[in-house]
Amino acid sequence: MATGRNHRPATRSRGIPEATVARLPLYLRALTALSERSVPTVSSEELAAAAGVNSAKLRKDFSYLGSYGTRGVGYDVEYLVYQISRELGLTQDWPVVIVGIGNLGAALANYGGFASRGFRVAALIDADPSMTGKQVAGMGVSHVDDLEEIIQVNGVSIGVITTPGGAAQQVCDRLVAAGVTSILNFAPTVLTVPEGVDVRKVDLSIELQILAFHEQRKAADELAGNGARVPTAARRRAARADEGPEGDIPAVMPA
Amino acid sequence: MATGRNHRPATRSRGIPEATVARLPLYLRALTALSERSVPTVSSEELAAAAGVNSAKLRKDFSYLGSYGTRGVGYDVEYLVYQISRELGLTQDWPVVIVGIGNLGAALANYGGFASRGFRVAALIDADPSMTGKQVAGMGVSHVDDLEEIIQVNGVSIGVITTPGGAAQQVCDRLVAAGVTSILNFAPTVLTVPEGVDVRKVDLSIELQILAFHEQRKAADELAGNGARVPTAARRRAARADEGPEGDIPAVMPA
DNA sequence: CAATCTTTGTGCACGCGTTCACAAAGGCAT
DNA sequence: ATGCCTTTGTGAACGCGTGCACAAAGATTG
Repeated sequence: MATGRNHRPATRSRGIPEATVARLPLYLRALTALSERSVPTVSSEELAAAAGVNSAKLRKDFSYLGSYGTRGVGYDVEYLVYQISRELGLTQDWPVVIVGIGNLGAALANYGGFASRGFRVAALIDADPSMTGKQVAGMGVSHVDDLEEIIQVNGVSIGVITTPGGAAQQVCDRLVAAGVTSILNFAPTVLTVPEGVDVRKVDLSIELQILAFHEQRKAADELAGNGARVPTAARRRAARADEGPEGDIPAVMPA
Repeated sequence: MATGRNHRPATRSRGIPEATVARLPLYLRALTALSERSVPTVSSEELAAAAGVNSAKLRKDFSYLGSYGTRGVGYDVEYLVYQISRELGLTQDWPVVIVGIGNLGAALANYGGFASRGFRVAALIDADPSMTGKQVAGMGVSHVDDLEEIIQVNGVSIGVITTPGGAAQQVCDRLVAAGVTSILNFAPTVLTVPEGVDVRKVDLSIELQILAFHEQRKAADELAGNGARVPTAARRRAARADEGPEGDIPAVMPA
């Protein structure tokens, strides 16, 4: 390698698949752990195992960032940590606001992993006047009336919504109007946002329902005689669930 | 969709695509809202709008469940609520345990949406002896020593892990050994589980990093002169970020 | 310097998921 | 009953993501 950096950006920053972007934080976490153990280099096979993915996938993912590996050796851990951090935008500081300081909002405010990597809680905001000024995670709670000013003064572009579902869209609209262009939504609501604003949602109840679906399927399989796969609590449930997924009558029939 | 292991022959779940399963809870939520407003029928177009998806996708999703619509009219709301609930396994009760009663675990225990739909918190478990017996969300905290017994007595097949990252795999192993076959993981760790166990992960820091990536890209676009799309805080950030994504020197160079 | 060994980077094929577009089906008015 | 109008259900095309398998590249050894 003659020069360490002679790649043209034309093909690069535009072409990273979304699926790859979603895995970069995973790689970064594994690499950080290696870095803390002062491991100098790592092969795609090892790193893939640590991140829980296929090694070919990992190599292809890295290939979108550039050719940062050395054949016959592997990847330089420190260098890769830096490259991925830079690609993810973690070399700069991202102030975020959390709106809705209930149980969940307070828990997130206290969450250490928040500040660890480029993210900084700029403000906690709540609509309840009795919350205003209270200390949560060593920080005063602001009233939602000041939302716009807080966003603008701090240059916040990422907002976290932990309000009840009913208030989420309203809060979202205000955040967006004030200049926020990325939203992490914990409220059980489908948010509507203008073009150019990114929303990611975290929904406990959806996750549980997906698990329940698979759990039910497993239980049905057990009942069907495909027993002895894993000694499970599901088997107990299966025995208890008399109505199979196909065996009962709808409570309500269509007209 | 996240198992810790490479091989994933699963996903042939009785013919319903995984992507569809993941959307069913969304439809169910929208339908429940309609049901509460006593709306008798709904078209795929309306429901799709409420759920934030494409109407053709919604119709195809429903087609995997059967032909529950009426051409020229739409879908019977109550009937569909029942069918989806049944498909997701929500007509039965799912006891869950939450392991790790810190800020997040306590917040989840208090979360109303938990019990709302088929899920019931059977126990709160923590490793800290000083937590044992304390009341959280109107429920006593159990010690982790009793984990296996709690799982078995209550027939728990779904576990929620809200421990620190370091303890997650250990807790996971014990849950699985005791019979749990579905795990919702909030700890920032890649869990390794045996075949037949489902893991879904919720990772705040990963979500934020993905948002940061897109945010950085937007800021770069703004700098490049594609201004005037949305009046954003990102523009302020873009102006402030002197080093563009291509313009600085790595802190660490490879050997 | 040449041979060997390790590991990357990627061409290729395959399968899943999404979307379009439309025929079939049912309701409704006349 | 007949024709019109609405909406479903789905065939087909397309694009994305994944994983295999291998050639190229560099390190290493004698």
